[in-house]
Amino acid sequence: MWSILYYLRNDPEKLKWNMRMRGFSEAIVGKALELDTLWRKTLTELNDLRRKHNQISREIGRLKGEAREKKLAEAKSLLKLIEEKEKILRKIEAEREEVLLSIPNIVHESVPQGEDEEDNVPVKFWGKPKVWRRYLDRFKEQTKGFSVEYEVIDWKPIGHADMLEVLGLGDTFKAAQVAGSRFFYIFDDLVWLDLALLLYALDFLAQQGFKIVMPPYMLRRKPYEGVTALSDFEDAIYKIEDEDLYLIATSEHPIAALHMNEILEEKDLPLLYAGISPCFRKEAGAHGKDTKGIFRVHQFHKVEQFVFCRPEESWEWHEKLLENAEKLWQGLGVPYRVVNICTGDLGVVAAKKYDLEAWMPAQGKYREMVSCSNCTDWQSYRLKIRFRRRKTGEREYVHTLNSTAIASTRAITAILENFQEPDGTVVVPKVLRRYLELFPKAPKEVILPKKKRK
RNA sequence: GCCGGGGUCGCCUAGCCUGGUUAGGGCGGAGGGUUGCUAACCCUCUGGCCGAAAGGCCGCGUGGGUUCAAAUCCCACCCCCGGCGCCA
Repeated sequence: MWSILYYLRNDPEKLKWNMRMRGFSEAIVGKALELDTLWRKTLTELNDLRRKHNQISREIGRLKGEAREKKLAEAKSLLKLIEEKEKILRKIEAEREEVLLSIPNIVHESVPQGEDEEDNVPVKFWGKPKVWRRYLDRFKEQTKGFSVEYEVIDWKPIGHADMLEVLGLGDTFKAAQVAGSRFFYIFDDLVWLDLALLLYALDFLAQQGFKIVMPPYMLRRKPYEGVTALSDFEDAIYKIEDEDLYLIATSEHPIAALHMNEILEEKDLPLLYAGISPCFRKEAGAHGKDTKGIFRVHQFHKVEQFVFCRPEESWEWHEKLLENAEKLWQGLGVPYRVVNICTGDLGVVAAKKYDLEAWMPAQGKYREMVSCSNCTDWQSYRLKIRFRRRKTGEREYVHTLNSTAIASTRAITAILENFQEPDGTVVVPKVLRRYLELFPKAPKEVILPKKKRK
């Protein structure tokens, strides 16, 4: 049974607690309960009328003459009642569905309560960040409560946006003219770097037992509604004109939809997928934020982890996906922290979410690189993805989880800032070199600034 | 895009022409029986919803329509297969 409906009928207090935790009004729970009760009552009444009609209808097949005419009239009058009742039921059903689907996922007990990203709770730090002397205070503030080793530097690293200029390998101005702001051209070494990052992540995940997948880059509305909140639609998703098609914001979405309307076998779980795709995002709610460079853009590449598993295993998988992401970022050598996203910043789909945030020396801040969510049965209910219990034959909703492995442009910004030398040279992370070896023109050790190249 | 064939319970398949008892069968799965063990065999169960249960309702790609009654007839859409056209 879908967890939200289960709690609504068996423990509505839990749902009210959830609404309070998330800072929403709990009135909707009462409304849902009321509608569900009314729906069940009305359904019973309708079924009763239908039963009578079915009985008469069956008799008619056996009758002749006057008796038949009489029953025909009876059936017809019954039909009117049924139609009326159906109309009422449909209305209630639509309201009930709307209310039920608007209930956010039930947060895990370990999720901190809070209003916005300020209240996210760091749980782990890794690596030895390079901290510019004048950012020391900021750094201490962000690492409060943890003892994090760091290296003080006396020169100010150049921000990722300006690095595109220094290297001469990106043009966001021309892109803005031809496509709009938040688009970019990148060239040569940065293109190789983008590809190498993706291959690195895919290679790693394939070895971890993930099936690698290139999904459709567009989805119909129906599957899209199953994987995301309607409110996100307007802010994030591009629509194709005059077609029922939407550009994907992440491969999470087509992968979640891959098993739509299916009943999986318990023995086939978990299903592990590593998706690679471009991602298209409107970023409508982000006016003024990160307007320069390639940190927040309308289009980028991403390798994504996605898991369908049994409900009792999903919390283990949540930790495992985070661990995979951490290994990838440790491999790159980028210092990061992991934060436990608070209730106010969680979004309605996830029950719990970790972000992996890379230290950005030029900004003096940790910035999001990876987002790792357990969506429990919130997506699978909407997409009707179930599995059959081997022992009992019962059908239950699977749990779905997703986590970034590497998003190319963000990873590039982290590399440009963290592996920058005082002269503007960028050292290529060692783990990427094997993916660059293949190409004679690709960078191997370093990416040189424009003025140092011939 | 056009023409033809098709979509049935987890999978395969019958039913559709000619509307009307319970959508039948096989496979796979669960439980039980028989058995020295295994195999084989036999029996029961194996879509969703409402209901404490008895039971009832719904369900044959999706949505409409005709009819007292639709898997079955009609319309639209989606998808799959074959042919033609177009195409990186």
